[in-house]
Amino acid sequence: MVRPTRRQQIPHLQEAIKDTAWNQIAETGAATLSLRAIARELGITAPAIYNYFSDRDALVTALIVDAYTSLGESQMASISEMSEEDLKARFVALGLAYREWAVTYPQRYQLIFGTPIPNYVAPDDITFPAAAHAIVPLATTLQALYATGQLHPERLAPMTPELKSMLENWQKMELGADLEVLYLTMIVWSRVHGMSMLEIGHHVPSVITDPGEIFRREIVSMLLQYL
Amino acid sequence: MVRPTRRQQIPHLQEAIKDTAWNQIAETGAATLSLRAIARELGITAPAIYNYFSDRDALVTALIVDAYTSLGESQMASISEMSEEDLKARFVALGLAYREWAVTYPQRYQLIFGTPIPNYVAPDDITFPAAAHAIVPLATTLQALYATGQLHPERLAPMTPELKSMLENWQKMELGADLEVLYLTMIVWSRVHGMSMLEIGHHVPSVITDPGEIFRREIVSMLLQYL
DNA sequence: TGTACATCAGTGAACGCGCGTTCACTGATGTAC
DNA sequence: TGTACATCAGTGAACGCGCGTTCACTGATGTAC
Repeated sequence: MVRPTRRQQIPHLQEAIKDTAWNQIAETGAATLSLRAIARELGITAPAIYNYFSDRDALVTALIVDAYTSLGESQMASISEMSEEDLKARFVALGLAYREWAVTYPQRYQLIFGTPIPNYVAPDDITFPAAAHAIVPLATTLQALYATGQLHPERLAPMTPELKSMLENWQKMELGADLEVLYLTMIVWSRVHGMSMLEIGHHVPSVITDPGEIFRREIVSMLLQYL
Repeated sequence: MVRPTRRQQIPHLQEAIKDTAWNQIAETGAATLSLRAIARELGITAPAIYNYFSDRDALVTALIVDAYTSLGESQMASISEMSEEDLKARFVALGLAYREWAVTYPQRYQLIFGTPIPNYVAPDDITFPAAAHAIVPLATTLQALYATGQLHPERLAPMTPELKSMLENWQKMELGADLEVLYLTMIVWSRVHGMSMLEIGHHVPSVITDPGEIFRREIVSMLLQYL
């Protein structure tokens, strides 16, 4: 017989724990994330957290999954109200939304793509699907561009046999994707990632007061080059 | 009167401390770097370290400077024996050497460009010159390409007034550099950084057994696009 | 309506641990005469 | 060559701290009759 959940002094404590965790990550980084500090801030005792997460690592994993999901949702949202025809506009929107998310939630971006947390190993079987989810909108848009003849991969240098064979292996997992599309997904992602990462890591010279300006040109430059 | 340094049970203890620190960073990441653990591994007591570094932060700063210096030196070394005429070859060599260094010393790369260490603030006045040093070889090569008419910035979309004004501010600090060169330095760096970062963070799909293959094409693609 | 009982979210004490940093010290080494 | 002395790299004990996790518990809540 299933019994309902009972008395909770703080409603939605599970969510409150995660929110507090994000606050702490924003302040001093994920490496110092501490159950005791979270409990302190929530006005509960540390062992209470164990009713919601089996241990510290479980909490971290939940945060990582949430972060990937949030990024994926922001990607979807950025194109959800756009015409399905105007694929180039979708491409641009996805790029801008990606940076926007990274800049808005630098701690989440760092948690996902930054230096791994000491003594924490992300369980790939949970983490991987979530990560894939975040990149899918870009990949599908590129695939659609390819299908409608708007992609010009012939402008790429010819693929070496090694590259081709690696991409073919990848293709077996992503059925229906073309080699050129897989390749470009990787390239576009890495460029978008590179600029975003430099920006949130404060490695862009401070005279560049609006790195978004450079980012937007980089997106346009990809349009010019391949689309 | 200057007295010579005296008895040291371990010769070059300062270097030994840094080496041990790097080993520990390689194992569990910079966030858990511990003076006591370093001392333990060296067979000395923790307070002995204070004879060489004023505190933990000073050690971290030294490591960061060393890392930038090492990256800068590897950049210089990659072109030191090349003809000064063949600037395109230099450009390619710099790109390849950059990734090579990042892949060889992922911990150092993460220390410099990854998530900041909790409770540590890098002193910009020490860190900044070291960082600049690492990028200078690329910037000078691009400037030389520009000076010899081998750069084609006209292929870029026209600059917005905002971008132009930011780059002009930057130009005041880097005397003799052209706007287009500053811009391209930033772009090239971010692309090279993006791919390297994804690779050492294990975010490239594992079917891509040799990410270097993609990296090399990305370098060539820049040659095709701008040179 | 009232009472006995089961549930289980949160408590508080305790565990063993490692950390950075301080401080007075020791004892091997080199120097001065 | 021998002795008294200054140096100072490294020691060992101690400080106060915060951490994750365990465990037996308590007491408010809901359920069964």
